[in-house]
Amino acid sequence: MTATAETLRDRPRNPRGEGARLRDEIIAAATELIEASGDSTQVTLRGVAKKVGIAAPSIYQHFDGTEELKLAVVERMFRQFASKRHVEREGIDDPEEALLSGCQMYCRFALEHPGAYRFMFSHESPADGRQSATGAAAISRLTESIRRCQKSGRASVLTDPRALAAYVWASLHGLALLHINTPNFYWPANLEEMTTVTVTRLVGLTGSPRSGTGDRPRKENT
Amino acid sequence: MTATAETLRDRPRNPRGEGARLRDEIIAAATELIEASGDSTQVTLRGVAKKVGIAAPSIYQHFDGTEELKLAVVERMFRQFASKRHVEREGIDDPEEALLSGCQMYCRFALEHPGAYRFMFSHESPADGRQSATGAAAISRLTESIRRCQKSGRASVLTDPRALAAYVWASLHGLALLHINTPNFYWPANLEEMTTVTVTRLVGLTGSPRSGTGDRPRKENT
DNA sequence: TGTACATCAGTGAACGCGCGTTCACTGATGTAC
DNA sequence: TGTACATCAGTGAACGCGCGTTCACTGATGTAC
Repeated sequence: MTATAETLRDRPRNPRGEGARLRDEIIAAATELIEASGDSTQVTLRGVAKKVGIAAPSIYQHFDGTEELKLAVVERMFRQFASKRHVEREGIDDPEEALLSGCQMYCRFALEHPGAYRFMFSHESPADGRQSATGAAAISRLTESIRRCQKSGRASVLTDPRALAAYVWASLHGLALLHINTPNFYWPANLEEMTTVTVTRLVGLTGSPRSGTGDRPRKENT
Repeated sequence: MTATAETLRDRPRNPRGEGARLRDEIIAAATELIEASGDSTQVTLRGVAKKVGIAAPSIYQHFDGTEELKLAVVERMFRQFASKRHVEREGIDDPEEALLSGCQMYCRFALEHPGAYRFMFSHESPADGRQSATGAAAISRLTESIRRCQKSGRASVLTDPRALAAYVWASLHGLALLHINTPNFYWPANLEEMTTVTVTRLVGLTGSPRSGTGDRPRKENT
Protein backbone atom coordinates (compact mmCIF):
# COMPACT_ATOMS: atom_id res chain seq x y z
CA MET A 1 0.00 0.00 0.00
CA THR A 2 1.34 3.40 -0.93
CA ALA A 3 -1.25 5.17 1.16
CA THR A 4 1.06 7.95 2.19
CA ALA A 5 2.21 8.74 -1.30
CA GLU A 6 -1.36 8.67 -2.58
CA THR A 7 -2.53 10.98 0.15
CA LEU A 8 0.33 13.31 -0.54
CA ARG A 9 -0.56 13.42 -4.20
CA ASP A 10 -4.23 13.88 -3.41
CA ARG A 11 -3.90 17.11 -1.51
CA PRO A 12 -3.90 20.19 -3.75
CA ARG A 13 -1.71 22.97 -2.51
CA ASN A 14 -3.46 26.03 -1.20
CA PRO A 15 -3.73 29.05 -3.52
CA ARG A 16 -1.20 31.76 -3.04
CA GLY A 17 -1.90 33.91 0.00
CA GLU A 18 -3.98 31.27 1.73
CA GLY A 19 -1.28 29.09 3.16
CA ALA A 20 -2.77 29.74 6.59
CA ARG A 21 -5.54 27.31 5.72
CA LEU A 22 -3.10 24.51 6.31
CA ARG A 23 -2.79 25.65 9.90
CA ASP A 24 -6.43 24.82 10.49
CA GLU A 25 -6.12 21.48 8.76
CA ILE A 26 -3.16 20.61 10.97
CA ILE A 27 -5.02 21.54 14.13
CA ALA A 28 -8.04 19.56 12.99
CA ALA A 29 -5.94 16.48 12.29
CA ALA A 30 -4.18 16.72 15.64
CA THR A 31 -7.53 17.11 17.35
CA GLU A 32 -8.82 14.00 15.66
CA LEU A 33 -5.77 12.08 16.79
CA ILE A 34 -6.29 13.15 20.37
CA GLU A 35 -10.02 12.49 20.26
CA ALA A 36 -9.34 9.03 18.92
CA SER A 37 -6.70 8.09 21.47
CA GLY A 38 -7.27 10.45 24.37
CA ASP A 39 -3.56 10.50 24.62
CA SER A 40 -1.44 13.41 23.55
CA THR A 41 1.61 11.22 23.08
CA GLN A 42 -0.12 9.99 19.95
CA VAL A 43 0.19 13.46 18.49
CA THR A 44 3.43 13.37 16.55
CA LEU A 45 4.39 15.76 13.82
CA ARG A 46 4.82 12.90 11.40
CA GLY A 47 1.50 11.38 12.37
CA VAL A 48 -0.33 14.64 11.95
CA ALA A 49 1.40 15.32 8.65
CA LYS A 50 0.39 11.91 7.36
CA LYS A 51 -3.21 12.50 8.37
CA VAL A 52 -3.29 15.89 6.65
CA GLY A 53 -1.48 14.58 3.60
CA ILE A 54 1.58 16.81 3.77
CA ALA A 55 5.25 16.33 4.51
CA ALA A 56 6.22 16.55 8.14
CA PRO A 57 8.47 19.62 7.80
CA SER A 58 5.55 21.60 6.39
CA ILE A 59 4.18 21.87 9.90
CA TYR A 60 7.09 24.07 10.91
CA GLN A 61 5.75 26.88 8.75
CA HIS A 62 2.80 27.10 11.12
CA PHE A 63 3.98 25.79 14.47
CA ASP A 64 7.28 25.94 16.26
CA GLY A 65 6.94 22.35 17.37
CA THR A 66 4.80 19.76 19.06
CA GLU A 67 4.09 21.79 22.17
CA GLU A 68 2.81 24.77 20.25
CA LEU A 69 0.59 22.51 18.17
CA LYS A 70 -0.85 20.87 21.26
CA LEU A 71 -1.50 24.27 22.75
CA ALA A 72 -3.45 25.25 19.64
CA VAL A 73 -5.44 22.04 19.86
CA VAL A 74 -6.40 22.66 23.46
CA GLU A 75 -7.36 26.25 22.70
CA ARG A 76 -9.61 25.05 19.94
CA MET A 77 -11.18 22.45 22.21
CA PHE A 78 -11.93 25.05 24.86
CA ARG A 79 -13.41 27.37 22.25
CA GLN A 80 -15.66 24.58 20.96
CA PHE A 81 -16.67 23.79 24.49
CA ALA A 82 -17.48 27.42 25.25
CA SER A 83 -19.54 27.87 22.10
CA LYS A 84 -21.47 24.71 22.86
CA ARG A 85 -22.24 26.03 26.29
CA HIS A 86 -23.31 29.33 24.81
CA VAL A 87 -25.84 27.61 22.56
CA GLU A 88 -27.11 25.40 25.34
CA ARG A 89 -27.93 28.17 27.76
CA GLU A 90 -30.35 29.92 25.44
CA GLY A 91 -33.87 30.28 26.72
CA ILE A 92 -33.72 28.81 30.19
CA ASP A 93 -35.12 31.19 32.77
CA ASP A 94 -35.59 29.00 35.82
CA PRO A 95 -32.36 29.29 37.83
CA GLU A 96 -32.35 25.74 39.08
CA GLU A 97 -33.12 24.32 35.66
CA ALA A 98 -30.41 26.52 34.17
CA LEU A 99 -27.85 25.30 36.68
CA LEU A 100 -28.66 21.65 36.16
CA SER A 101 -28.80 22.05 32.41
CA GLY A 102 -25.36 23.66 32.37
CA CYS A 103 -23.94 20.82 34.42
CA GLN A 104 -25.56 18.23 32.18
CA MET A 105 -24.04 19.95 29.21
CA TYR A 106 -20.61 19.81 30.81
CA CYS A 107 -20.87 16.09 31.38
CA ARG A 108 -22.36 15.44 27.99
CA PHE A 109 -19.43 17.20 26.35
CA ALA A 110 -17.08 15.00 28.31
CA LEU A 111 -18.90 11.83 27.33
CA GLU A 112 -19.17 12.82 23.68
CA HIS A 113 -15.52 13.85 23.41
CA PRO A 114 -13.85 11.56 25.90
CA GLY A 115 -10.41 11.84 24.39
CA ALA A 116 -10.59 15.59 24.16
CA TYR A 117 -11.98 16.01 27.64
CA ARG A 118 -9.38 13.75 29.14
CA PHE A 119 -6.64 15.69 27.47
CA MET A 120 -8.03 19.16 28.25
CA PHE A 121 -7.85 18.58 31.98
CA SER A 122 -4.87 16.28 32.11
CA HIS A 123 -1.49 17.27 33.42
CA GLU A 124 -0.19 16.87 29.87
CA SER A 125 -2.37 19.69 28.69
CA PRO A 126 -0.02 22.54 27.82
CA ALA A 127 -2.83 25.02 28.36
CA ASP A 128 -2.06 25.94 31.92
CA GLY A 129 -2.40 29.63 31.20
CA ARG A 130 -5.14 29.45 28.58
CA GLN A 131 -7.03 26.83 30.46
CA SER A 132 -7.33 29.03 33.48
CA ALA A 133 -8.55 31.89 31.28
CA THR A 134 -11.32 29.90 29.60
CA GLY A 135 -11.75 27.80 32.70
CA ALA A 136 -12.10 30.86 34.87
CA ALA A 137 -14.88 32.11 32.62
CA ALA A 138 -16.70 28.81 32.91
CA ILE A 139 -16.29 28.78 36.66
CA SER A 140 -17.57 32.31 37.04
CA ARG A 141 -20.61 31.44 34.95
CA LEU A 142 -21.22 28.45 37.19
CA THR A 143 -20.81 30.68 40.22
CA GLU A 144 -23.34 33.13 38.82
CA SER A 145 -25.77 30.32 38.14
CA ILE A 146 -25.48 29.07 41.70
CA ARG A 147 -25.85 32.59 43.08
CA ARG A 148 -29.07 32.98 41.13
CA CYS A 149 -30.41 29.78 42.68
CA GLN A 150 -29.56 31.06 46.12
CA LYS A 151 -31.15 34.46 45.47
CA SER A 152 -34.37 32.90 44.31
CA GLY A 153 -34.47 30.80 47.44
CA ARG A 154 -33.84 27.56 45.62
CA ALA A 155 -30.54 26.73 47.18
CA SER A 156 -28.95 26.71 50.57
CA VAL A 157 -27.20 30.01 51.22
CA LEU A 158 -24.89 28.53 53.80
CA THR A 159 -21.92 28.38 51.46
CA ASP A 160 -20.35 31.02 49.29
CA PRO A 161 -21.35 30.42 45.64
CA ARG A 162 -17.76 30.65 44.46
CA ALA A 163 -16.76 27.87 46.80
CA LEU A 164 -19.78 25.84 45.73
CA ALA A 165 -18.77 26.21 42.11
CA ALA A 166 -15.42 24.60 42.91
CA TYR A 167 -17.14 21.74 44.71
CA VAL A 168 -19.50 21.17 41.81
CA TRP A 169 -16.76 21.35 39.20
CA ALA A 170 -14.57 18.89 41.05
CA SER A 171 -17.35 16.38 41.55
CA LEU A 172 -18.56 16.60 37.97
CA HIS A 173 -15.00 16.14 36.78
CA GLY A 174 -14.71 12.96 38.78
CA LEU A 175 -18.07 11.70 37.62
CA ALA A 176 -17.36 12.39 33.98
CA LEU A 177 -13.82 11.05 34.02
CA LEU A 178 -14.68 7.85 35.79
CA HIS A 179 -17.61 7.24 33.50
CA ILE A 180 -15.20 7.66 30.61
CA ASN A 181 -12.29 5.68 32.00
CA THR A 182 -14.09 2.89 33.83
CA PRO A 183 -17.40 2.47 32.04
CA ASN A 184 -17.59 -1.12 33.23
CA PHE A 185 -17.87 -0.13 36.84
CA TYR A 186 -21.27 -0.88 38.29
CA TRP A 187 -22.66 2.65 38.15
CA PRO A 188 -25.89 3.14 40.09
CA ALA A 189 -27.27 5.37 37.34
CA ASN A 190 -26.26 7.00 34.09
CA LEU A 191 -24.11 10.09 34.04
CA GLU A 192 -27.03 12.47 33.59
CA GLU A 193 -28.87 11.25 36.62
CA MET A 194 -25.75 11.13 38.77
CA THR A 195 -24.99 14.68 37.74
CA THR A 196 -28.41 15.86 38.84
CA VAL A 197 -28.20 14.15 42.20
CA THR A 198 -24.64 15.30 42.86
CA VAL A 199 -25.29 18.94 42.03
CA THR A 200 -28.57 18.94 43.92
CA ARG A 201 -26.93 17.70 47.07
CA LEU A 202 -23.75 19.74 46.91
CA VAL A 203 -25.56 22.98 46.25
CA GLY A 204 -28.45 22.14 48.51
CA LEU A 205 -31.10 22.70 45.88
CA THR A 206 -34.52 22.75 47.46
CA GLY A 207 -36.27 21.18 44.51
CA SER A 208 -37.46 22.79 41.32
CA PRO A 209 -41.18 23.57 41.12
CA ARG A 210 -41.51 21.59 37.95
CA SER A 211 -39.48 18.42 38.39
CA GLY A 212 -38.64 18.07 42.08
CA THR A 213 -35.05 16.92 41.80
CA GLY A 214 -34.49 17.12 45.52
CA ASP A 215 -33.16 14.52 47.88
CA ARG A 216 -35.63 11.83 46.95
CA PRO A 217 -34.12 8.53 45.87
CA ARG A 218 -34.08 8.20 42.12
CA LYS A 219 -33.80 5.08 40.03
CA GLU A 220 -30.76 3.91 41.94
CA ASN A 221 -30.40 0.16 42.35
CA THR A 222 -30.70 -1.35 45.76
CA MET B 1 29.79 11.48 32.90
CA THR B 2 29.74 7.75 32.51
CA ALA B 3 26.85 7.34 34.91
CA THR B 4 25.32 4.40 33.11
CA ALA B 5 28.52 2.42 32.98
CA GLU B 6 29.21 3.15 36.63
CA THR B 7 25.76 2.08 37.67
CA LEU B 8 26.09 -1.09 35.68
CA ARG B 9 29.38 -1.85 37.32
CA ASP B 10 28.02 -1.01 40.76
CA ARG B 11 25.26 -3.54 40.85
CA PRO B 12 26.37 -6.96 42.13
CA ARG B 13 24.60 -9.84 40.51
CA ASN B 14 22.16 -11.72 42.69
CA PRO B 15 23.31 -14.99 44.24
CA ARG B 16 22.32 -18.14 42.46
CA GLY B 17 18.70 -19.07 43.02
CA GLU B 18 17.65 -15.54 43.91
CA GLY B 19 17.35 -14.03 40.48
CA ALA B 20 13.74 -13.22 41.32
CA ARG B 21 14.98 -10.36 43.45
CA LEU B 22 15.63 -8.44 40.28
CA ARG B 23 11.94 -8.62 39.52
CA ASP B 24 11.17 -6.53 42.57
CA GLU B 25 13.91 -4.07 41.76
CA ILE B 26 12.50 -3.65 38.27
CA ILE B 27 9.00 -3.03 39.56
CA ALA B 28 10.32 -0.57 42.12
CA ALA B 29 12.24 1.36 39.49
CA ALA B 30 9.25 1.47 37.14
CA THR B 31 7.08 2.66 40.01
CA GLU B 32 9.51 5.44 40.76
CA LEU B 33 9.47 6.51 37.14
CA ILE B 34 5.70 6.66 37.13
CA GLU B 35 5.53 8.43 40.46
CA ALA B 36 8.00 10.99 39.20
CA SER B 37 6.26 11.68 35.92
CA GLY B 38 2.71 10.47 36.43
CA ASP B 39 2.94 9.31 32.90
CA SER B 40 3.28 5.70 31.93
CA THR B 41 4.83 6.58 28.59
CA GLN B 42 7.94 7.44 30.58
CA VAL B 43 8.21 3.78 31.54
CA THR B 44 10.49 2.31 28.90
CA LEU B 45 12.40 -0.89 29.24
CA ARG B 46 15.64 0.93 28.60
CA GLY B 47 14.79 3.63 31.11
CA VAL B 48 13.88 1.12 33.79
CA ALA B 49 16.98 -0.92 33.08
CA LYS B 50 19.15 2.16 33.41
CA LYS B 51 17.56 3.03 36.73
CA VAL B 52 18.05 -0.46 38.07
CA GLY B 53 21.56 -0.67 36.72
CA ILE B 54 21.11 -3.62 34.40
CA ALA B 55 21.07 -4.18 30.67
CA ALA B 56 17.69 -3.72 29.01
CA PRO B 57 17.33 -7.30 27.79
CA SER B 58 17.63 -8.56 31.37
CA ILE B 59 14.07 -7.41 31.95
CA TYR B 60 12.78 -10.08 29.59
CA GLN B 61 13.75 -12.77 32.08
CA HIS B 62 11.05 -11.41 34.38
CA PHE B 63 8.48 -9.71 32.18
CA ASP B 64 7.18 -10.43 28.73
CA GLY B 65 7.26 -6.76 27.83
CA THR B 66 6.21 -3.27 28.78
CA GLU B 67 2.55 -4.06 29.32
CA GLU B 68 3.24 -6.86 31.75
CA LEU B 69 5.63 -4.65 33.67
CA LYS B 70 3.07 -1.87 33.90
CA LEU B 71 0.48 -4.33 35.11
CA ALA B 72 2.83 -5.44 37.87
CA VAL B 73 3.41 -1.82 38.83
CA VAL B 74 -0.29 -1.10 39.11
CA GLU B 75 -0.86 -4.26 41.14
CA ARG B 76 1.83 -3.18 43.54
CA MET B 77 0.34 0.28 43.82
CA PHE B 78 -3.08 -1.09 44.65
CA ARG B 79 -1.58 -3.41 47.23
CA GLN B 80 0.25 -0.51 48.86
CA PHE B 81 -2.94 1.48 48.81
CA ALA B 82 -4.93 -1.32 50.39
CA SER B 83 -2.39 -1.91 53.14
CA LYS B 84 -2.34 1.79 53.94
CA ARG B 85 -6.10 1.76 54.23
CA HIS B 86 -5.91 -1.26 56.49
CA VAL B 87 -3.57 0.53 58.89
CA GLU B 88 -5.62 3.69 58.85
CA ARG B 89 -8.89 2.11 59.83
CA GLU B 90 -7.62 0.71 63.12
CA GLY B 91 -9.37 1.90 66.22
CA ILE B 92 -12.14 4.12 64.90
CA ASP B 93 -15.51 3.14 66.30
CA ASP B 94 -17.70 6.08 65.46
CA PRO B 95 -19.27 5.31 62.05
CA GLU B 96 -19.26 8.87 60.79
CA GLU B 97 -15.70 9.45 61.89
CA ALA B 98 -14.70 6.17 60.29
CA LEU B 99 -16.31 7.12 56.99
CA LEU B 100 -14.72 10.55 56.88
CA SER B 101 -11.38 9.19 57.96
CA GLY B 102 -11.41 6.61 55.17
CA CYS B 103 -12.21 9.27 52.62
CA GLN B 104 -9.47 11.52 53.93
CA MET B 105 -7.06 8.65 53.63
CA TYR B 106 -8.08 8.09 50.04
CA CYS B 107 -7.42 11.70 49.14
CA ARG B 108 -4.22 11.85 51.12
CA PHE B 109 -2.89 8.86 49.24
CA ALA B 110 -3.70 10.62 45.98
CA LEU B 111 -1.98 13.80 47.05
CA GLU B 112 1.07 12.01 48.38
CA HIS B 113 1.45 9.81 45.31
CA PRO B 114 0.09 12.03 42.56
CA GLY B 115 1.84 10.25 39.74
CA ALA B 116 0.80 6.84 40.98
CA TYR B 117 -2.76 7.87 41.63
CA ARG B 118 -3.11 9.48 38.24
CA PHE B 119 -1.83 6.36 36.58
CA MET B 120 -3.86 3.88 38.63
CA PHE B 121 -7.13 5.35 37.48
CA SER B 122 -6.12 6.49 34.03
CA HIS B 123 -7.22 4.85 30.83
CA GLU B 124 -3.60 3.84 30.31
CA SER B 125 -3.70 1.67 33.37
CA PRO B 126 -3.52 -1.91 32.11
CA ALA B 127 -5.20 -3.11 35.29
CA ASP B 128 -8.75 -3.25 34.07
CA GLY B 129 -9.30 -6.66 35.56
CA ARG B 130 -7.15 -6.33 38.66
CA GLN B 131 -8.27 -2.82 39.31
CA SER B 132 -11.88 -3.87 39.51
CA ALA B 133 -10.90 -6.64 41.94
CA THR B 134 -9.04 -4.39 44.36
CA GLY B 135 -11.32 -1.50 43.49
CA ALA B 136 -14.41 -3.56 44.19
CA ALA B 137 -13.06 -4.41 47.63
CA ALA B 138 -12.49 -0.73 48.35
CA ILE B 139 -15.94 0.18 47.14
CA SER B 140 -17.61 -2.50 49.21
CA ARG B 141 -15.74 -1.29 52.28
CA LEU B 142 -16.95 2.22 51.54
CA THR B 143 -20.47 0.91 51.09
CA GLU B 144 -20.28 -0.85 54.44
CA SER B 145 -19.03 2.28 56.10
CA ILE B 146 -21.93 4.29 54.70
CA ARG B 147 -24.42 1.64 55.69
CA ARG B 148 -23.13 1.80 59.25
CA CYS B 149 -23.71 5.54 59.29
CA GLN B 150 -27.24 5.04 58.09
CA LYS B 151 -27.96 2.33 60.65
CA SER B 152 -26.75 4.51 63.48
CA GLY B 153 -29.01 7.30 62.31
CA ARG B 154 -26.15 9.50 61.23
CA ALA B 155 -26.92 9.60 57.54
CA SER B 156 -29.89 10.02 55.29
CA VAL B 157 -31.35 6.64 54.43
CA LEU B 158 -33.00 7.93 51.27
CA THR B 159 -30.38 6.44 49.00
CA ASP B 160 -29.01 2.94 48.73
CA PRO B 161 -25.53 2.80 50.32
CA ARG B 162 -24.06 1.08 47.29
CA ALA B 163 -25.19 3.92 45.07
CA LEU B 164 -23.91 6.45 47.57
CA ALA B 165 -20.52 4.80 47.52
CA ALA B 166 -20.31 5.37 43.79
CA TYR B 167 -21.27 9.01 44.21
CA VAL B 168 -18.68 9.49 46.91
CA TRP B 169 -15.96 7.73 44.99
CA ALA B 170 -16.58 9.74 41.84
CA SER B 171 -16.58 13.06 43.65
CA LEU B 172 -13.46 12.28 45.63
CA HIS B 173 -11.74 11.20 42.46
CA GLY B 174 -12.53 14.54 40.86
CA LEU B 175 -11.46 16.46 43.92
CA ALA B 176 -8.19 14.62 44.26
CA LEU B 177 -7.33 14.67 40.59
CA LEU B 178 -8.04 18.34 40.11
CA HIS B 179 -6.08 19.22 43.21
CA ILE B 180 -3.20 17.27 41.71
CA ASN B 181 -3.47 18.49 38.13
CA THR B 182 -4.50 22.10 38.64
CA PRO B 183 -3.11 23.06 42.04
CA ASN B 184 -3.06 26.69 40.97
CA PHE B 185 -6.81 26.88 40.70
CA TYR B 186 -8.34 29.07 43.35
CA TRP B 187 -9.57 26.30 45.62
CA PRO B 188 -11.95 27.43 48.35
CA ALA B 189 -10.30 25.13 50.88
CA ASN B 190 -7.66 22.45 51.11
CA LEU B 191 -8.35 18.94 49.94
CA GLU B 192 -9.07 17.61 53.43
CA GLU B 193 -11.76 20.16 54.14
CA MET B 194 -13.33 19.81 50.71
CA THR B 195 -13.43 16.07 51.20
CA THR B 196 -15.29 16.42 54.48
CA VAL B 197 -17.85 18.83 53.05
CA THR B 198 -18.38 16.80 49.89
CA VAL B 199 -18.90 13.49 51.67
CA THR B 200 -21.08 15.08 54.32
CA ARG B 201 -23.42 16.53 51.72
CA LEU B 202 -23.52 13.59 49.35
CA VAL B 203 -24.20 11.06 52.07
CA GLY B 204 -26.41 13.41 54.06
CA LEU B 205 -24.46 13.06 57.27
CA THR B 206 -26.39 14.60 60.10
CA GLY B 207 -23.36 15.82 61.96
CA SER B 208 -21.04 13.93 64.23
CA PRO B 209 -21.63 14.39 67.96
CA ARG B 210 -18.03 15.44 68.44
CA SER B 211 -17.14 17.79 65.62
CA GLY B 212 -20.36 18.83 63.86
CA THR B 213 -19.17 18.63 60.27
CA GLY B 214 -22.64 19.29 58.93
CA ASP B 215 -23.80 21.92 56.49
CA ARG B 216 -22.35 24.89 58.27
CA PRO B 217 -20.11 27.10 56.18
CA ARG B 218 -16.47 26.39 56.84
CA LYS B 219 -13.44 28.58 56.22
CA GLU B 220 -14.50 29.12 52.61
CA ASN B 221 -13.62 32.46 51.09
CA THR B 222 -16.36 34.83 50.13
C1' DT C 1 38.90 -35.09 46.00
C1' DG C 2 38.63 -33.88 41.18
C1' DT C 3 36.27 -32.86 37.05
C1' DA C 4 32.78 -32.50 33.53
C1' DC C 5 28.51 -30.62 32.94
C1' DA C 6 24.17 -28.03 33.74
C1' DT C 7 22.14 -24.14 35.30
C1' DC C 8 21.68 -19.52 36.61
C1' DA C 9 22.00 -14.40 36.23
C1' DG C 10 22.72 -11.76 33.52
C1' DT C 11 25.53 -8.96 29.10
C1' DG C 12 26.64 -6.58 24.61
C1' DA C 13 26.07 -5.92 19.96
C1' DA C 14 22.93 -5.42 16.58
C1' DC C 15 18.42 -4.89 13.99
C1' DG C 16 14.68 -1.99 12.28
C1' DC C 17 11.40 1.58 13.56
C1' DG C 18 9.32 6.13 14.17
C1' DC C 19 10.47 10.24 15.89
C1' DG C 20 11.90 15.61 15.76
C1' DT C 21 14.47 18.54 13.19
C1' DT C 22 17.71 20.62 9.49
C1' DC C 23 18.60 21.87 5.02
C1' DA C 24 18.65 22.98 0.35
C1' DC C 25 15.31 22.54 -3.06
C1' DT C 26 11.04 23.09 -6.42
C1' DG C 27 7.51 24.83 -8.95
C1' DA C 28 3.62 27.83 -9.25
C1' DT C 29 2.05 32.59 -9.07
C1' DG C 30 2.02 37.35 -8.51
C1' DT C 31 4.49 41.98 -9.49
C1' DA C 32 7.63 45.73 -11.03
C1' DC C 33 9.45 47.68 -14.99
C1' DT D 1 2.79 43.08 -23.85
C1' DG D 2 6.92 40.71 -22.29
C1' DT D 3 10.18 39.38 -18.93
C1' DA D 4 12.98 39.21 -14.81
C1' DC D 5 12.43 38.68 -10.13
C1' DA D 6 10.33 37.87 -5.52
C1' DT D 7 7.41 35.39 -2.89
C1' DC D 8 4.68 31.69 -1.51
C1' DA D 9 3.42 26.83 -0.35
C1' DG D 10 5.22 23.49 0.29
C1' DT D 11 8.84 18.86 -0.61
C1' DG D 12 12.44 15.14 -0.04
C1' DA D 13 16.53 13.50 1.71
C1' DA D 14 19.11 13.13 5.55
C1' DC D 15 20.79 13.41 10.48
C1' DG D 16 20.94 11.50 15.16
C1' DC D 17 18.14 9.68 18.91
C1' DG D 18 15.82 6.38 21.97
C1' DC D 19 13.02 2.72 21.62
C1' DG D 20 11.60 -2.64 21.76
C1' DT D 21 13.40 -6.79 20.67
C1' DT D 22 16.63 -10.71 19.00
C1' DC D 23 20.55 -13.34 19.50
C1' DA D 24 24.57 -15.59 20.77
C1' DC D 25 27.50 -15.04 24.57
C1' DT D 26 29.88 -15.05 29.44
C1' DG D 27 31.25 -16.17 33.77
C1' DA D 28 30.06 -17.74 38.27
C1' DT D 29 28.15 -21.54 40.94
C1' DG D 30 26.08 -25.74 42.06
C1' DT D 31 25.85 -30.93 41.15
C1' DA D 32 26.52 -35.75 39.45
C1' DC D 33 29.83 -39.17 39.09
